[in-house]
Amino acid sequence: MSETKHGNRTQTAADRLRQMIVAGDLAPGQRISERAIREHLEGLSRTPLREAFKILAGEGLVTISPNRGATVTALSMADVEDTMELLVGLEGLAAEPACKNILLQEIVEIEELHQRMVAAYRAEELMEYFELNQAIHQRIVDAAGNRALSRIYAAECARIRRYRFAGNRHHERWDRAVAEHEQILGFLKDRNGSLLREMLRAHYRNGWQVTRELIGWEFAGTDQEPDRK
Amino acid sequence: MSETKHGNRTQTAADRLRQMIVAGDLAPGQRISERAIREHLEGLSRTPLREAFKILAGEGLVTISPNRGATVTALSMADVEDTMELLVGLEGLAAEPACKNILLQEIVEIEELHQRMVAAYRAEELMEYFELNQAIHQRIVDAAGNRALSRIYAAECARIRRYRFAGNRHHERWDRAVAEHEQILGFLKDRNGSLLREMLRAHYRNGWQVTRELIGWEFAGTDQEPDRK
DNA sequence: CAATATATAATTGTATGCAATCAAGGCATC
DNA sequence: GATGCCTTGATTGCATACAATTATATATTG
Repeated sequence: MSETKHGNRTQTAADRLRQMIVAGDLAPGQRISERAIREHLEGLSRTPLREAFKILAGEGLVTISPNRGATVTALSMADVEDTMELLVGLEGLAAEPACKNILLQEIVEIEELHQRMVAAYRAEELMEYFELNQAIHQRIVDAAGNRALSRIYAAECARIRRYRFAGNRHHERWDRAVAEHEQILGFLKDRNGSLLREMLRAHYRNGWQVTRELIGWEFAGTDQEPDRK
Repeated sequence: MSETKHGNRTQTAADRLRQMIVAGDLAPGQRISERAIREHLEGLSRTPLREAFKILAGEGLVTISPNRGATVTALSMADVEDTMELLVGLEGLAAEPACKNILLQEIVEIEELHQRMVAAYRAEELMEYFELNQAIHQRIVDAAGNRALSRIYAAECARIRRYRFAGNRHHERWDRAVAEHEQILGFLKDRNGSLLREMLRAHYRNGWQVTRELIGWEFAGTDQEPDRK
């Protein structure tokens, strides 16, 4: 079975690289030489790889400097904060239309995600918890039924994912977050848009405050000095 | 003087293509074969052109179908409406921080843009008017001081630019729009965030309502049938 | 004549070679 | 010994050749 089909090497490369960056396998600021990556993603030639770089650059995940190649985009604390503020705002925009438009079926699905998230919380499965948490928020935004909004929200989440995740290692916040999620679901079911918006706002701010302190000192080394060999 | 310097053919191609698409030289849904473009942008080889496609695809300006090449992204009426709604929301998010953070210098600059816009309005210089109008809104958003917000706002504006422009040909809206802009500037100077937000909201909705009707029938042909040869 | 199958042309996806640029180290000079 | 220049190696940008896929036109058959 020759895996050598025509038509998706670029996309595959982009997907794998995105995964690596978003999951944090590649450090921010780190240089990604075509050579190094091709050793990991064997059998890949330069052209699709370079096209993949361009795709990821468009998503803000890598930064390309002319004649100097690609690096994993390193965000400053200010960049991350700006983006968090934007995400809060986007969820706020989604709240009322989501309450108006959401189907019972969708609420059930979100509750299911929530149950799985609680299970992951009990099992202390960090990654799973984080993923489901994000998925729930995305689903709420999606429920607003605005494709442009959903797209932007997803893209911006991906961009700062690793920074938020870095602050997720401490459990103390989790139980409160779970409680907040339950309130959020409650308002969604009651279709109370304005309260949902306020709750999402508070939820985000609470979470980010914890995260910010945890990652604060991490920035000292990673960000100011873009990269070192 | 050989123009054959190394390091920016891809970017140049992307810029020129973007210009063409945003300005409306290429119709939505139209196929962009590598061949055809290379005839216009002479001396360009396939590699940088294809990389430019990927960049523009990331910006949502072109759509790439595997093994079938690139087309100018054709948005449905629903897509444009979603995006307009998002833009309203983003301006709303910007309003209060903008009032808080804007410098007098920046207000002066925006007023200058406004004066130039009024002049273009009087001279009935369609394009100039439209450009300045957009620039003013961008500057207000920028004044909020959130880079992520500014970036998204600019990108989404570009994505639907040609659709909004299509409805800009009728003058009857212009005088009202100018008046609204003056109110907007007033609230900005007064640093009245909530009124600014409401005004921006109303301004957008008024403008879009006119535009929507004007472009309504244009969609019948362009959109439902993506392209035909 | 319609419909399908097949061959052929056109177009896109990928690999690779060459040119230009950048980075590092050695050498000469002060 | 330090500093600046030049050479050399590595890396990126671009052009082009080749492979795979899709579209088109023709022929064949019912």
